Amino acid sequence: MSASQTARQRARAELTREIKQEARRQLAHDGPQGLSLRAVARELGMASSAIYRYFPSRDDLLTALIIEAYNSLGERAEQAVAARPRAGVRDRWAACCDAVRGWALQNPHEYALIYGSPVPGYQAPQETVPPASRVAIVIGGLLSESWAARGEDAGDNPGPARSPALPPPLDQQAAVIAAAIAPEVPGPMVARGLIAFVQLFGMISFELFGQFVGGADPADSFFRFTVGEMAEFVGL
Amino acid sequence: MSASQTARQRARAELTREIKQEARRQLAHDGPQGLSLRAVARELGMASSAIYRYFPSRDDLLTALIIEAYNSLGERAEQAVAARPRAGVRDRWAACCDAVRGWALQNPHEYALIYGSPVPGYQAPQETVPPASRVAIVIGGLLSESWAARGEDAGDNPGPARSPALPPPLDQQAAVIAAAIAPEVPGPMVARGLIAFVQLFGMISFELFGQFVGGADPADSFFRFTVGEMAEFVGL
DNA sequence: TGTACATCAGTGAACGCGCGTTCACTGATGTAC
DNA sequence: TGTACATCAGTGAACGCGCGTTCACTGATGTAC
Repeated sequence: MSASQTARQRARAELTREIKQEARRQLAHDGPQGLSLRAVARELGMASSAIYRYFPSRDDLLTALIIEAYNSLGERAEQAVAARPRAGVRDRWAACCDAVRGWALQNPHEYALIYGSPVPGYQAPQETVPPASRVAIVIGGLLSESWAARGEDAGDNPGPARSPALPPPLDQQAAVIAAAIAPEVPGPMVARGLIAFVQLFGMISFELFGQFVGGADPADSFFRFTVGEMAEFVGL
Repeated sequence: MSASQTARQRARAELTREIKQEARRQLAHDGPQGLSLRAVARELGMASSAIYRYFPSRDDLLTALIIEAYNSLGERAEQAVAARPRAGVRDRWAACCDAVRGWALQNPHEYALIYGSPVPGYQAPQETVPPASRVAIVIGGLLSESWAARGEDAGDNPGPARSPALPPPLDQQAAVIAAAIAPEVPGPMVARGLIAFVQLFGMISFELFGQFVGGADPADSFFRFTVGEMAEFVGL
């Protein structure tokens, strides 16, 4: 039964994949706004109306691409950290940053889709939230681990101790973030972790969107340097 | 003669302004990709072909908008700093950051136009470079001033001294940047200044593009905190 | 100050193209007995 | 194992809309004498 079901279902799964793949190709040429169901259908050799058997509208296809992009990126970050269980927190932080940047350089248009300008008229549904959180969760885990291991090398890492207590409402926001992804970690360290997080994506956006041209381009060296500086800044 | 010339010329200048203004309005609804000469003409009550007397193509109109956006932002940053000649460097750094963010919040679509995803198929011409550099020049000036005044409060600002020498090719890139906008300032401080610069725009992009939602949103408090942390980090 | 000519703004029709979505339909695949 | 029926993938035409750009043109504004 499950095998015979699969005859049709497998064809459906396959075509769904092909549609998304072709859509990703179009993203690269025309951006999210240029994503066209008709063009996808044309490229796949089917009637434009047939796409509607797979995605009820253009926006649903866009949502599927966004979720896939977040998951693909999140998975890369998770694997980069998980692959180095014996490495220190700083090394895993660096590996995570490299993984995120590597993914972005390999998939610049999907990066732009999720971290670039919002698509006019498109509202991301709630289902995108969990995939979108995966990288933050990875980094939160590193913060937690680093905090839990404090004292062992406290001399090297005065880190967050330099920061005064957070002003409201940032203190509350940091507490909420900590509760979600880095329990036990004190507010100032969470806030600095958020700064490092913003720095990571800020750098990648600058690099991909061409703001470094004539300055820190190629950006490899600056990226590596900054990742190290941020590790120290956060107190990892 | 110059007054009679102006009769026609003034009309031309006026309409040019109106076209750009209407184009900016459209940017807000449909993004750069949705910018349509026909729609601009329609809204202005003129034939679509008439626009071509003012802008030879859609991309030229886009270029004009980009240059205006960079100039508008750059001017705001310059004024924020110039308006506080007696303030300390840190206060002027903060004023500059506030000005940039304030402009971005007031002009989110123009911000996205210059710091968001690149417009597919559009290549920014060289004329956009000088306007695009204005904020960096302001910040470079603050670095220079701070460095020149070193020693006076050196106790508070170990700053860049903590950083080791820069690895190549970052050392060279930093030297080029320093030569352009912050002469005399040593490489590590330039690199940290660049980090702060990236942080500033990274934060604003996160805020405007919705990445803070559910975390540090509203972002005022986090922004203020980060601007202070960055001042210390750079050693201002 | 007045006239003849050149410049330029703006028109409206046309070219050739694109899009998302709906709908009635054909024909193949899957299911229940 | 075979038949009757339901499900579903895919078609092709249509609706109503949009776009950038070109071109021959009219008529007003500006200039040189």
